[in-house]
Amino acid sequence: MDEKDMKILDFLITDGRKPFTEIAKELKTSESSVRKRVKKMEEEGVIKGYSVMVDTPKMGYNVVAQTGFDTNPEDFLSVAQELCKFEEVKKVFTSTGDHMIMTEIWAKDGKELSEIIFNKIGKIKGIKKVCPAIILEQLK
Amino acid sequence: MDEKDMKILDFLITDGRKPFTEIAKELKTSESSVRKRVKKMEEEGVIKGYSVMVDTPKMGYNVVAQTGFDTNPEDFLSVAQELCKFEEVKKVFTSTGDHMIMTEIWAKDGKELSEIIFNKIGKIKGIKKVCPAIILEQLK
DNA sequence: TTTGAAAATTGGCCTAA
DNA sequence: TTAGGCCAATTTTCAAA
Repeated sequence: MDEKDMKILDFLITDGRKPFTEIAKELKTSESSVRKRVKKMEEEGVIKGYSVMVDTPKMGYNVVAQTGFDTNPEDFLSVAQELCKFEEVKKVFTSTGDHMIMTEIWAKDGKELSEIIFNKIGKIKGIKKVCPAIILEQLK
Repeated sequence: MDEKDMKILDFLITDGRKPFTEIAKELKTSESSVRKRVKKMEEEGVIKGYSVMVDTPKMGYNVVAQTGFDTNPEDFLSVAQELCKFEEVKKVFTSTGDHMIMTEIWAKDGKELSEIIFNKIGKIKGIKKVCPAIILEQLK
């Protein structure tokens, strides 16, 4: 991870499909240099993968909720692992702050979010409190 | 946005660099069909862009904090817009829940996070409270 | 949807630091 | 040993019919 690697990552963060040839041109280096650095970062795990950024409302997911979970200390890890298994739960973090477990849940509407939280996730043993915060707008 | 578009998005969410030819093969359709659908989704804004998923600690960012901000109602929008201008602030949302503004801030260590919050962001007019929650581990 | 040309990727092999 | 350069084969992209 040197300055050049960082610059390559900057380009890929902005446009993950940008061809290596173009990155090379902008960095005034060769395509093979860029390619070999990217491959190395992939192998080292600096680059975990590539993805597409979607507009959730346009995909039909009108309700995206950052949802915190409180648990008993002894259930903490199992709850986090169970949460990962739900398709609707797109991200799972452990975190300091108000809630030890933070998630991001996608739902078509409020009704569906409510069903996911109460009927599906709610069945996980050990959850003491659920705190959903609906994202209104992503500015950045 | 039909079933086929959704399947294409599923593939691209998992691997944003997956060639259209491969997606076409798995969906048993033609490459041009896939490409035209993707282009349409890009134009419609369903696809907002592509990105690389990085391992922040391996990049040298050892402290990633989901940070909430409280403001006076009249300063809410200007604070959110100012936050967007900081390079260290990678994401900005408006949200229901405990804090109207939620951000994600990347820092090399706790010292840097503290500097960002107090010396840089702290200067924004209208912020009443800052609530950083450091991400410990991303499970999904 | 098919087709063909242009561009990008991939792998191997080489040199230099 | 490691990063980068070069070349050739393959694959992917892209626009026109």
